Amino acid sequence: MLRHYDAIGLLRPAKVDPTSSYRFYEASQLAQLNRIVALKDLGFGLEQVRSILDENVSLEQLRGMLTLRRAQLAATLAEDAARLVQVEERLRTIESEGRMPTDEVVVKRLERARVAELTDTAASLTPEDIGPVIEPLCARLGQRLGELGIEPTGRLTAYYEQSADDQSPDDSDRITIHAAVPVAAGTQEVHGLSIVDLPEVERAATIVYRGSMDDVLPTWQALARWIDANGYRSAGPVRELYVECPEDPAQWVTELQEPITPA
Amino acid sequence: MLRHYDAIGLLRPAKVDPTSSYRFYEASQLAQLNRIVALKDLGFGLEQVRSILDENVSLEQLRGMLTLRRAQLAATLAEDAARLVQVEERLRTIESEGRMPTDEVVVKRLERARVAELTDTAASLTPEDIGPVIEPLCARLGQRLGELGIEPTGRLTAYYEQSADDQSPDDSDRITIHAAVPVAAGTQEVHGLSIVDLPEVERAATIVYRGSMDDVLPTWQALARWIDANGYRSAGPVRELYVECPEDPAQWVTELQEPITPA
DNA sequence: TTGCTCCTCACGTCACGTGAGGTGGC
DNA sequence: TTGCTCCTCACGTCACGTGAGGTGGC
Repeated sequence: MLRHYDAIGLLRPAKVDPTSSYRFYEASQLAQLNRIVALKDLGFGLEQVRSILDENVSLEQLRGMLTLRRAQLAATLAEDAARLVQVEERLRTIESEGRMPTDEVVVKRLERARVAELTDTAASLTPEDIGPVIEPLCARLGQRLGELGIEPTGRLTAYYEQSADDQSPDDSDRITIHAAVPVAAGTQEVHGLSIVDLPEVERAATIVYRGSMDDVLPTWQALARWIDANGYRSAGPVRELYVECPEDPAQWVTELQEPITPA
Repeated sequence: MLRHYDAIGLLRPAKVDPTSSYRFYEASQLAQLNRIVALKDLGFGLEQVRSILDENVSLEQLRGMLTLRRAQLAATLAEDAARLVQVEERLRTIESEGRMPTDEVVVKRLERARVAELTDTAASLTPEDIGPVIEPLCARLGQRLGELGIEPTGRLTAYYEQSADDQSPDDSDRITIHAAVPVAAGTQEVHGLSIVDLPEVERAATIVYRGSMDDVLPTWQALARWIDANGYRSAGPVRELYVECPEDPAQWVTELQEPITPA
């Protein structure tokens, strides 16, 4: 460590023997070393430590650095706490099931995206109710895009909202189904297609599902259990990203996405 | 990231175009990528991820890895929490005093050390009571070591214990002063000198003091305030390590050491 | 004379990120 | 023809740790 600080000029020995190149330090340098170590222990890098020691930073800048560090530490702390919960959950799974899950849930950020979409409603979130509605919806969406000459920039996404519309009491517990396809950011409203922005989602629990959408429900339920077991809760409408949709429905690859927030 | 995983053979593209070298992945590889990301997010390194994916680790080993990871995360969390408290304390100091302290307190581990020592008692921990006792004590210790031909392996350390000895009620609130000098680990008991092991101290708050021991009290008090303000409490007898003791007492350099534990 | 401690390079760590310079398909 | 995206090296990151090979003072 002292060799390194000598090499980068952070703490030079008080004396270096010319023939043996031995480094000699004075007791007074111990205080200086302590300042370095104390600042380093706060999590500052050596270059930052150097600026602070050389008094190249004003009190205001110093306060800024400390405030930033505080925010970084708070973020790291939250991440590590979440990691710890996940590790513990895996240990529990090993104890109870004798194996580790291979259907991996990944927490990720979802980018904001401008989409062209069509909507319809269904009675519930079960595949029996969704399927007959979403299939023609997607077909119509694809046709409209073709007619209007709009080029999709990504994969089809479906998302589902609980209608909170009191104007039509009969429909108040129906689900609104959105079939959405990402388009170029500059795309403007056009006749017969809604252009909306899917909001950015800070954290979403995601899982890849492979198979027919008729049998997706257990995977959605597994995702819900994961969210609960790992200290999160649902936070917003769920999405299905159709990654690959070949002829054979059993070969479909879908990413299920559920926005979450720490419970 | 995908280029990196390809380079290290963790996740190879399903197909590579022979002429353009473009990498092509299949949707089914998304599940594999998710497994990698999920394990990586737990804090495992890529080599560990590879072993787990290749099923080169038994369930028992896997449990061991997770248990270790849990311990590491718990340790990291505790360290970062302590760091955060220290950053916040510094921000408070800047607000109230308009500057950052330059007498830096460093938390460090103290190694176990075999020492040769002599003891005496004093009425209190004030320099007026300690000084007249410790000075002759150190002189006698030096003389004994010389007579016995024992070579010190480090610097003189003093440490102080509140006597909890009920056998001599009059002395029960007197301080026991130890003057100790480190010696080779194999040194055995000799006549007229106690050979004892100073215990290892997991965490001690330390500060370097420069000046006569007559004026050390404010620095001890500053250390005590630091300990309190940074979420620790005292945990064991304090020590003074005499780093440099030239003729002029004002030039002495001493490291004050106080064992601590999270409050 | 033999350990012992110190020295100087030089390279490794870890998971990518970042240019520089180049190229195939629309 | 012009962007655009992808490609391949090669080097940087950060604070040291770790040998390899060598040397001065007891």
